[in-house]
Amino acid sequence: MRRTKEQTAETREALLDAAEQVFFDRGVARATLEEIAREAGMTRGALYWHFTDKEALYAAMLERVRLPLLETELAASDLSDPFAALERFADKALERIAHNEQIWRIHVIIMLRRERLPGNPGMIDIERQLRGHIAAALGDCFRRAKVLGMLRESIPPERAARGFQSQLIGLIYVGIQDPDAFRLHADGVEMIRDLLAGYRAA
Amino acid sequence: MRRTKEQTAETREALLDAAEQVFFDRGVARATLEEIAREAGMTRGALYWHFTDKEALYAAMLERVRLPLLETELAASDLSDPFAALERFADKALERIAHNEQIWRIHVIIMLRRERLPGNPGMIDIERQLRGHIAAALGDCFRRAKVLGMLRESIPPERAARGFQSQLIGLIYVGIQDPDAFRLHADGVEMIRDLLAGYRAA
DNA sequence: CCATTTACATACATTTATGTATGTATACTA
DNA sequence: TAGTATACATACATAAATGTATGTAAATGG
Repeated sequence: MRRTKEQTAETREALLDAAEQVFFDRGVARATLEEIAREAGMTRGALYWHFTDKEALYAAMLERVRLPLLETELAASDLSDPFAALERFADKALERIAHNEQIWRIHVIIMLRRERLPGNPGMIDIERQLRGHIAAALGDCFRRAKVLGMLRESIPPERAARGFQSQLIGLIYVGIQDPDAFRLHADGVEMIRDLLAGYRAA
Repeated sequence: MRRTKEQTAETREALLDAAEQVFFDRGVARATLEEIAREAGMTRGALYWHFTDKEALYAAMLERVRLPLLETELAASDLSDPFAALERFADKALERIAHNEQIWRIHVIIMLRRERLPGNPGMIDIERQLRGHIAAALGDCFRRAKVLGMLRESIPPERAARGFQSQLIGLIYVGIQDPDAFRLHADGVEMIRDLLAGYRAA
């Protein structure tokens, strides 16, 4: 039963959707390829055709959302008001995670449903890569703020960047782990604002 | 080869030590009871004697450090300067994680080597329990600060508590994931200070 | 000092996921 | 339009971990 190219692509997407669902429900380690295939209405044969093994499937699943995630970037162009840019960045990131079902699930999988092991060679550590990328952009932003005299004198821009990023990651971590603790988007933005207010030069 | 009661206790500790090591090295999911037993110089027979299964072993491993972790509490007695108390709290917590090998490993296991699944019944969610406990204490502390007029008017104490805790957790998360990014203890305390400085009333 | 547990080791049965090999209908291509 | 590669399904072989059942030497209690 050979399918058309279009149908093949649909099958692949269905498998990735299924993987997302099963990884979310059962965790990556406990998820079996049989479950994922059935969830997609396929057999393991289809899975092994499209992906070499579970790791490859996982990587492909992340790859599918890597670009959308990267969209949430600091508008490098807007350098006139770094603090406003930072606030918008945090706002967009939190809003995406809180209100986009897929992005939410992916973050849950990454943070809570997956064991991260040191140095899994061959497999791109997408999360760390992304984090480093953002860290660099944040550093630029705070250095710019310093140049503009907007950053409090006692705080080196690198530390501000790390602090900002840690706060954001902590918010996401707690918000994902304890969704009832606070409203990730609405309250999260306020906390970021509190932090930035403290970073601002008087 | 029956052992004396003392030797039995030593065996149990050795098994927990081994579990800690193997969970840390290989992750909880990939760790096999055979590996753990061998690491302790025992066989699976000993493991199944002391613990019913891997979950129970994991729970016992955490239970062993639960009290030491709880020691790091807010000195409820010292209410004269809440901000100083908060700073000391963060300092002690970060210092412990950064410099106590066992505490560090346990945190790595909890945060990076373990899949947390929703509602695993029967198993105490020690992490969440601990977090809630601390959250309450932090809330008290910031409310006290507000009473004393030390908290910036625009920030509700509950939000300050959440923000503080999220920042701390984010620091630990990033510090554990990226040990080379910054010095968890030394730099972390500075970032907490930056945050608290912003929370302080002018 | 003897009977009974205890604290394991050993052996075995079962399950379960994985990877691969093979079969096959059909879309594509020359 | 005939041949070939594709996109799977099916069947099988293997491995690995788990749980349990059984064996046993020695510590403990009376």
